[in-house]
Amino acid sequence: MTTVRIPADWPTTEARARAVQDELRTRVELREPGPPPGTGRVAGVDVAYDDARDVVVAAAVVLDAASLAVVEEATAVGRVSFPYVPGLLAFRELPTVLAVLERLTVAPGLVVCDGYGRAHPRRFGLASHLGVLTGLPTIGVAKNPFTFAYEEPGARRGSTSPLVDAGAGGEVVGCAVRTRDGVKPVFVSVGHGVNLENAVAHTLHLAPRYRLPESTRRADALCRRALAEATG
DNA sequence: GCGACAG
DNA sequence: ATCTTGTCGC
Repeated sequence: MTTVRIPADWPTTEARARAVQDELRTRVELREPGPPPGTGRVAGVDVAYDDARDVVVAAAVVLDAASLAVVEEATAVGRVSFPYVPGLLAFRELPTVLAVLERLTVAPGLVVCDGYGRAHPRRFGLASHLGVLTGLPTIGVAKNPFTFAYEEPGARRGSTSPLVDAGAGGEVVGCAVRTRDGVKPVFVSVGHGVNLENAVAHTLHLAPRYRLPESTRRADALCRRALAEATG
């Protein structure tokens, strides 16, 4: 299997990476409604690493949004392009994610990322970054609140509460969303081309039974499986 | 300066 | 992210 090439212009230093974020951030679209939840095709993307062997595998799983049935799956193997630095996750994950999306034969109407979009120190997390680079509508669904604060949502599935940046005058950057009764919420933020209200609606539609969206669960399982095979 | 910090 | 078994509960 061929290994993905890291783009020649990919930033090497943290300072340059932050500058790229500040530059691309102006192209993010936050107010568009995006595709109606429950319609069309939705892709979940995720990445697994073996830092010791310098191997990274990305997976993309396309679901029919109405039935949540799998339409297509793809994987791509690459080399680690950047260390994990809070706030710069996109530079570690996106080269391989972009490659795996190019391998899909059906175009998704929405991409669900494992991480943040607008909920980011510079309001440009990996979901927003992926949206700007591909032009695809994207949302971010993360498992942790990062540096942000939130009030505990109601205990029932469907309850939400704002995710706020206390250090920025309490600016709302996303939403804590309870996808299962009594279970820790997930943290949703706008990526690109989908407003927050619809990002939350997509998340709830995609997670009818488990805490995480089916798109994320399937992509996570696939990239782990593929990493095990690629590694041995 | 120190600690916290998506994955 | 990743290292890792059994175990409590619906």
